[in-house]
Amino acid sequence: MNIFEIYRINIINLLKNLKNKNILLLPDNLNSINVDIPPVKYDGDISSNVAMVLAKPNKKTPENIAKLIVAELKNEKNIENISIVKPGFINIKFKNIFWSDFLIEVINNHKTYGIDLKQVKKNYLLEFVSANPTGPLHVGHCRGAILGDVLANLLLFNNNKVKKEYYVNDFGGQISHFTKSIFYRIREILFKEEFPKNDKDIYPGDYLIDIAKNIIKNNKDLKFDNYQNIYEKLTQLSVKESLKLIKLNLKNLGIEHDNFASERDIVLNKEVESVVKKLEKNNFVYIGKIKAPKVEDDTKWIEREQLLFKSTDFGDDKDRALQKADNTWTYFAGDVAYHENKLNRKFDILINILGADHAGYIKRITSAVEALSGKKNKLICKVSQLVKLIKDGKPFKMSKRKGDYITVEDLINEVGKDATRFIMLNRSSDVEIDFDFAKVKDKSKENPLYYVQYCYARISSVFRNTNKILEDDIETKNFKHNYSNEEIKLIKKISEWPKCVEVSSNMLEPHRIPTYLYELASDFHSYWNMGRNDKTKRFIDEKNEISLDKLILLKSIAIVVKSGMNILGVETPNKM
RNA sequence: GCGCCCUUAGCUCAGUUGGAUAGAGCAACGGUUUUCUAAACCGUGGGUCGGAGGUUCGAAUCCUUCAGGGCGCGCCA
Repeated sequence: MNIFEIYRINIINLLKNLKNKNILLLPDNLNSINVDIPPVKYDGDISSNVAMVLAKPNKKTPENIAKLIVAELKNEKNIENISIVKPGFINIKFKNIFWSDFLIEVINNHKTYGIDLKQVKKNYLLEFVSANPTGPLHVGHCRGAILGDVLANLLLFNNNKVKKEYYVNDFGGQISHFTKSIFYRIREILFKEEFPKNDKDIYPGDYLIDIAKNIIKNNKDLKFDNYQNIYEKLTQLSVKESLKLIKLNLKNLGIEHDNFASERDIVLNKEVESVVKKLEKNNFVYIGKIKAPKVEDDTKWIEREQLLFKSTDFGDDKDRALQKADNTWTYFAGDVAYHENKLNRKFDILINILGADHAGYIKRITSAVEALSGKKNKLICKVSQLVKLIKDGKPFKMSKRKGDYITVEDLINEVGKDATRFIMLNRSSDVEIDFDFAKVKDKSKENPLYYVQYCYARISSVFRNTNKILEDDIETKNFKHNYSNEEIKLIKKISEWPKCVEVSSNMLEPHRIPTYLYELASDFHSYWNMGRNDKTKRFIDEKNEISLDKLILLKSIAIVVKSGMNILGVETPNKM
């Protein structure tokens, strides 16, 4: 029930008719013909640019084209008024009955209202978070985690298939340092040996002590005397403990992955060897040298022959190393194998959510996926920009070494899951955001979360006060179709919801949803307050009853708010 | 040096594939509660969409270029 899409299709069908009668010529691509919301001052409900688009191929003025179309449309039963404005915009104003009929559609299809029906359904693999399993998540991981989760919700809402995956980097140098740190902590606890906290390869955080204690407690038969002998086992246990912490953090953020893919498994299964062979066969790898990176001190750089992937064939700045000097695989090689693994699982689209600090990695991994699949745009990478923390009015700089950082746990305890999610989602992922603790905790209209929730709570209270249940189905038989202009303004806003979903989903930009919900809530609050001076605008009358028309209006707003908040993964309390 | 992101009102930001006289919130000032939840509402002011070119019927949006801010550049992950 996307009225913009319905009228776009109406207009296009009408154009095809005119074409068949040899009245109009149509361009091959009709995508630039759109139906939109006109600016308020034009007193129209929807508008189209169709006349401008067709002017050139037909060698006519937009006004003349518009006249042809208006002549066809003006007798349509829903249309109250249709006009042509300046360059050639066609503005349509609907009869009131159109809007009340529309509300019935919303009520009758409340489970599916907003779903983008014309979107081709796809099978997605969405990889996000994938933070190193060396400790709990901190605030820096939050934004990408929430973005990924909500993208999944959005794609699922549109009836796509989505698998949410976490790539566990449980192999390589970082993990050995981590395992070693755990080993020293265990030695510290069991044998009172001093922990080498000044070693720069050692993780300093106190959470390692808890992990060490857990490992000791649950593995009484293990001996911690020889690091080499216990290394494999201890790595497994340490990663497992870390993942436990991470999963708990994610759960508290309202996030649950479907699968955790292990880098270690991929390497030990020799998947790297086989993907390198595949690339070799297709001539995408060679032995060569790469130059020292610009930033590094050039004197430290030892140029050598090594195995490289030809990412420059796909637009990267330089070719990328697959093997280190000690002949072990680079992180990139493992990730290429992981992406081949994803491709073999037959998804239509792969999506990766990355932090801003990994944006430079996108070119090489998309190159690899293109080389392996032969297709462009099989892998889409979304970057979530930095979150600047503001505490007590001042920027808060995190420093892991000083132990001076905010974990997800701290964040949830202080501001809560819903506020965190809503604020992180409220802005485009392309821009840095300020996350001001004071503002996120604030319970007033300054906080958009509460502003939207309050709208739902007010609707709930009307149902409660008239002894009705918001969740119950509504019998629409005695509908009067009697709405004021102010109410129609609200209905129009409700009608924009499918458009919001469509654009958010096509662009993979969920921030449009909180923006839209805020506008809807704003229109609602505004209408609510009119009831102060004008009793006809109150929902509940003197007899403590509510008209069916008003009930349907409220129910429709609640349907959309609930639906939107579900996608965001945020609660809609009935009372506040 | 190179790559990516950003630059829109005093501040924080919306603004799908190019569309009409560019929109919110905050801050400022002035109002609204015997009344369905004031976690709310109404009103007033506020703009060279970073600068300069270009593309076209039409540019905040696309291209070129310059300037400013952020992130990155590995045989780390």
